[in-house]
Amino acid sequence: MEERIRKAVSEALRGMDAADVAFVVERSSDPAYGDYATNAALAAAKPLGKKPRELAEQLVNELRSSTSLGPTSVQKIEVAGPGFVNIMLSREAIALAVAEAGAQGPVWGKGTENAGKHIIVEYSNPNAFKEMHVGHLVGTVVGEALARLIENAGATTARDTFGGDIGPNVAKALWGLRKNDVTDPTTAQEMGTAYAEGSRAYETSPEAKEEIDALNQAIYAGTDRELMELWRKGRDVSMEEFRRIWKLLGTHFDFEFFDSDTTEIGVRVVGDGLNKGVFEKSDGAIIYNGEKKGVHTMVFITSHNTPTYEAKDIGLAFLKEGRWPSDRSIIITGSEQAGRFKTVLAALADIAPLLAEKTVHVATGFLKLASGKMSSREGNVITADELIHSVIREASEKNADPLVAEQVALGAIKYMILRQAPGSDIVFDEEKSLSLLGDSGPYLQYALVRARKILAYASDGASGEEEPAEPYAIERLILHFPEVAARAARELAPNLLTTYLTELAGEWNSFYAKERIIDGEHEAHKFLLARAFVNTMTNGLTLLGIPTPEKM
RNA sequence: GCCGCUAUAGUUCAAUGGAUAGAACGAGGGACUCCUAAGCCCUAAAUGCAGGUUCGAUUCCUGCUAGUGGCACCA
Repeated sequence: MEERIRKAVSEALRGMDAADVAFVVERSSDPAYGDYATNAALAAAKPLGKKPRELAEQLVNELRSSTSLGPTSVQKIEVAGPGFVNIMLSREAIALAVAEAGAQGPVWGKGTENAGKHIIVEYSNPNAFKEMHVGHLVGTVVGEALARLIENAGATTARDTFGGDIGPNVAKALWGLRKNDVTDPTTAQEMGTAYAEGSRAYETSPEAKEEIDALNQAIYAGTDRELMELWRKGRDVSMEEFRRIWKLLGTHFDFEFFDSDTTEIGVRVVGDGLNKGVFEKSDGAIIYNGEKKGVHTMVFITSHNTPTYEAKDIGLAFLKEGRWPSDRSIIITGSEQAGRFKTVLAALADIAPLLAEKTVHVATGFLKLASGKMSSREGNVITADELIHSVIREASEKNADPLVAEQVALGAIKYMILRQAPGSDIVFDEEKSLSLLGDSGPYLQYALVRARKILAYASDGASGEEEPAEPYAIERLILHFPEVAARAARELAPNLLTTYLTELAGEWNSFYAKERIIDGEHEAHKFLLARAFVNTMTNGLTLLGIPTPEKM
């Protein structure tokens, strides 16, 4: 519908000599203003040198006779305010959209904007030999939602994650394992402890620092068989743990890339770049001088001849393209890496412009504790697993069924993350814990559960009266779902969908409280409406990766 | 010091340059003999400061203030 209106407005503008004007068609901010509004007349007033309201009147006349709009879909078109054109859909058009929502099931809301596109999404990126902390949790939840939104818009997607399995942090963990005579690590915790010990020793003991640096070199060299055996075992244990958490979160990856996969190609590409003058030597290291492009200068290959994360990122870009050629590559990381990615992408643009051009970096915010920042030194770091289980425990108080408790807890956590615009920090108050009411995941889940219960009664023939002449408010909301999902995908902003679903749940709850559905007036129509709501909410939550419980 | 991000109600968050800035929690009040009260209805409450661009600025630009992240051999 939105598209048809856009087309009609566009045609009308062409007839008014204003074909180039940029305008928007959007959901009206207030139902009193109709279903859709456009600022086209306001936007065209300036270049045409006419008064906005006069233009708006003219536009309204054009639209009234527009064939693109169709004669039966619009009830009212009028000028309002400074020159907005408000469009109110007809009862039939609204009923049609609701009927579609009810009939289409899982397909309701699917788009075609990304049809034929191959898009690879990288996220989560936990490092082996360390535990997955809440920062990775944010990235994982946002990444999964974005991947689903992009798919919903018609793209073929691949998911990949890129984890550190080599470098100084790994050397620290291996040093700690060796010191404790662990040759066969079996738990992630064991590794976390070893890493913490190694880290501490690195800071406090010069001999340990020397040993760890030597270990780091030895891992890159890869010739010490015993060491490499321990390294491989440790990495496997970490990955097993990560896969368990990903599964819990409803994520899986088509590709799991490691630092160690990217070093060779990264070193080679940076070496080529050095010959071409993209990189330069400085104090024995190979650097990219970013100042000319207004980004930070960074080291890509250290003077010890080991690649830094930056060189590995370059290598990864080539590796990904080789494995799964894409039209677009999206990388999701914490916002602290934003500056680093600017340098990496600037360098990549000099080496492989097309590759750089299609790569987008999305920054997610930090999950901060209300009591203060998390730091490993303060000992108040929360792992992803701890957070999830503490919320599950809380949800269990109200839900005897462990499956439901888990679904509610995950819904609450994911909602907390996805309600905000990506990039802004998320404050988690561990005192108040997670809200399970109001503006929360369970609020949406609860609305869905109650509506489903209604449908369970709806099976046998409802009394068949006519639909009411005036549509219920929720009908006008349901019809916008496909547009909202499309926009969330386009703007890589899951929060747009989250906000919409919250409004939708609120509208359903009002409807539910006010209207008698079973054995009420217009029963058949209300059942249809309930089905349309259930489909919209189910599909919407699924796009966000939020579980849809059967009962609560 | 340089570069980036942020500043909206008591609190946590929304709002492609548009109409009366929208929710939730908290506060105060209310309804309910009926489909799940994790719910519904009502009230009070906000754009950091100073300029600029614009018919119109929470949104764009400049300065200030306050936070926060990054800044070459860590990831």
